[in-house]
Amino acid sequence: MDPCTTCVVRNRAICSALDLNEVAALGKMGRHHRLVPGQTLIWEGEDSLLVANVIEGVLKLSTSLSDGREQIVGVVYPSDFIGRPFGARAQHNVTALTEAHVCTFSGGDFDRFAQEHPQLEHKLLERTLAELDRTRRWLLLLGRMTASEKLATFLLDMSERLVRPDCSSNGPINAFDLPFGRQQIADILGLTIETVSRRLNDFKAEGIIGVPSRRRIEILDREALAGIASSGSVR
Amino acid sequence: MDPCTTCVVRNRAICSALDLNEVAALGKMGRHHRLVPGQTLIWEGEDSLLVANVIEGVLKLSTSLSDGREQIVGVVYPSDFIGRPFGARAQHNVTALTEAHVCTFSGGDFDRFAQEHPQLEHKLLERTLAELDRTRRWLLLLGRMTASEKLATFLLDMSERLVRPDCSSNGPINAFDLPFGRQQIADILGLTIETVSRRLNDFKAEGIIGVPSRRRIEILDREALAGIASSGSVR
DNA sequence: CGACAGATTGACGAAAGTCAATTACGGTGG
DNA sequence: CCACCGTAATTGACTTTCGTCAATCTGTCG
Repeated sequence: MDPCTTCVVRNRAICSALDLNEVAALGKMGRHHRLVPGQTLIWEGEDSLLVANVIEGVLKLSTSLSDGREQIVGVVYPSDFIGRPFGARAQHNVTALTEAHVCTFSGGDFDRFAQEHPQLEHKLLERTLAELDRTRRWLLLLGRMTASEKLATFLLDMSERLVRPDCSSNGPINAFDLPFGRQQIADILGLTIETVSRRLNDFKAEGIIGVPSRRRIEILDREALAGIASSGSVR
Repeated sequence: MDPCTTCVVRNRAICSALDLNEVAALGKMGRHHRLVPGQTLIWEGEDSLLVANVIEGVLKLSTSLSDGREQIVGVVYPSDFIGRPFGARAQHNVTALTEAHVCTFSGGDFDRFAQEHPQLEHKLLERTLAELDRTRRWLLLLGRMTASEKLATFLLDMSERLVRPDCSSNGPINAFDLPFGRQQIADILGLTIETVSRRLNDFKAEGIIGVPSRRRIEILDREALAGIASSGSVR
């Protein structure tokens, strides 16, 4: 039976551009994979290869310098698309941060299918444009913000993006578990683990956030956090 | 007469996806504009509005924090596409750095036309994917490189991108004029003008580059520059 | 020949990085 | 349920890089 009909991200992933027959055809080319935390799906520099939809879990996109310094260049959630269609080589690693399910396609298969289905390409274009906007905003964070500003912006961003699993409420939430450890937060923000730790504790000391366990964050004073986040990105 | 037939970027811009009739139809919706250096075509936050092809000149995409800190998030050259189709609001300013010619379309007109011409959307998708890759590599630069590494990477990048005007040679070139002043270099690299100046002079002192005039750069030792760019041992 | 913006240089300070302990959490097994 | 272990996180002391502020220089252009 066609697994796509019961796919939890069917209506949110790019597949939502397709009708039942089309999605079945695409589904026939796809393979379902489970990833364990830390498992890498795509390696930087590898000839591309593989694209996928994220069904469940959180994955990071990262690049590094030869001496090991690493920068996380993207984080993807369920319904997001990963990989580089149309034959360029992969520019970054894709690694699972949590247990993850993905639906993979060979690059060539997907490219061909996409060219024949403009609605699919359109969805992919909209997604890519949105991701480009998001990435460019991150340039401002990395290039021009202080450590405290970075962290505040990051926490607010997380409080808005992590809502997805339970679609019950649709505003930002004030308590959540990060899918990242301290080192990964550092790799997202272009900081060291020590600086992340120190600034986080400053926020805690000021009563702006609570950190009841390693990965849990409670936003106690959203106003204050927004104030720090920006000496304000103009929006 | 249809101006597109004589357009210098006709074969490189996204228009190259269209046949003669189609390009004429698109051309009818477009308006030609001249920009003077410093002139802003699109403002951050403005409801989108306007998209365009760059015909001549260099433009920057930038965002800033409320206190004036600025980050350049992209630089566009002739044949590049600017603006945000499909109804999101503009996320950054678009400002001419040199005299520039652009061919603008109202967002709505362009969106409608694009939806009816999948080949055009495909070209745009390929461009957007490439730009996303490029932007993500810049995250690594901003988040993890030292000032010297940033500058070396920047100079090498420029030596490869600035070839466009004269298509005579098609490798990197070793002498070129930057379309940027020091402040703009700083805004691209997430540094201050003073740091840019100092590190540039270090390179000069070491005989790696020559700086015969304000905006001119001569790469005298590409090896050394590449060494610094990738995990620089020097300094 | 100035005048002015842009660039350089210098002295200093502060933010973040580095290195090295130390502590706390969370999972495991008794 | 509790003790133990290993990893992750925190904390502290110190260093380095880069930013800040201010003065000076330089080239471009009227």
